[in-house]
Amino acid sequence: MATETTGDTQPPTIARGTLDLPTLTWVRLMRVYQKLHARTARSFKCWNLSVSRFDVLNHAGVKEGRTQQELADALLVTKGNVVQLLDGMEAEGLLYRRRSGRTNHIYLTDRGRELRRKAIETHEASIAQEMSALSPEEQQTLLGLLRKLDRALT
Amino acid sequence: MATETTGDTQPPTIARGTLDLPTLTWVRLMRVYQKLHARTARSFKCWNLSVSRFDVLNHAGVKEGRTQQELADALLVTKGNVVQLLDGMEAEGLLYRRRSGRTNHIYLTDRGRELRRKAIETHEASIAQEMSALSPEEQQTLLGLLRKLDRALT
DNA sequence: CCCTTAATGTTTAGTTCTAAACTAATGATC
DNA sequence: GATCATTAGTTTAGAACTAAACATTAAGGG
Repeated sequence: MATETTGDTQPPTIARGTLDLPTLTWVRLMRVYQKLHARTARSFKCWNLSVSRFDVLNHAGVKEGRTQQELADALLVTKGNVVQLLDGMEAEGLLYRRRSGRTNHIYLTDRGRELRRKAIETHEASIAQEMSALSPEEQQTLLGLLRKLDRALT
Repeated sequence: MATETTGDTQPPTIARGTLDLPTLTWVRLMRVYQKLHARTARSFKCWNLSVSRFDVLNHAGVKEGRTQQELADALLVTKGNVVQLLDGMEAEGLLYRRRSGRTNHIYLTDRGRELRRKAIETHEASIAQEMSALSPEEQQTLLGLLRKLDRALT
């Protein structure tokens, strides 16, 4: 059983060290995101909180009374996902829904607010730690570029 | 049925427009990642290719004969995930494993190489399009900052 | 008022990923 | 070479997400 089972007639390696600049940037962005996301997930584990749930907790706390659709838009996820997240978090007593017509308004409980406060606090500390490889000026530059890119992506 | 069911005694909104610089950068990075990822996924859909599968195809093609563990490390995913991805892609005839002792070496089929070539081509074009809000100089700066951050994250 | 249209939230099926337990091959030490 | 720890890959259960179909409520136009 040699190579005839698949018929690979090309050279085994295609030299492509020549990715263009936008692609290199994209690849690096993916990697940094994945690493930061994984670290954040680990740091939230002790609160029994996923990154997504933290996002919900945070957004719902910035301005209470938001609807589920507003949350979905802000978090860039589907409304079906928001339903699932809220179901779990409501069951844990972090927040509650208040129906008004066909929309639900989301409010945090005291437990939810307290968890949000503590999670934000430790989260900011760990983010600062992870970003400390860049000087404040560099972080400012990075933020500006990302903001520009974000706005251009509708 | 007023607020007594949950006991929210705090003011309904906590003013926190004052996120610090590292956190602002982190938030923006998340958003840009999510948007780029969603767009990439959409553009790969016509090849019947997920972003993860593309990553496998790409990495396996750069240097053929890699082991599954090497792929997992390079892609920052678990080896269990690699098994699932390879199972599907092997069934579709994009690649094949060759056992050697307790390790598997991964090789692309002709079909896999062809798909990789085409996917990279269209992918680079769409990435260039999405990044076009930044000038080449800005992209270079962004790449440099991300690279620095990536290296600092072990 | 009735009908159509749109918007909100829910459900369901399927995909993608992880963590952890498991199997099997390797290697080190005695 | 027998034993014990390590390493590569597999399996499984469950979490997180999406897309699409569904139900319900609201809004507009005749």
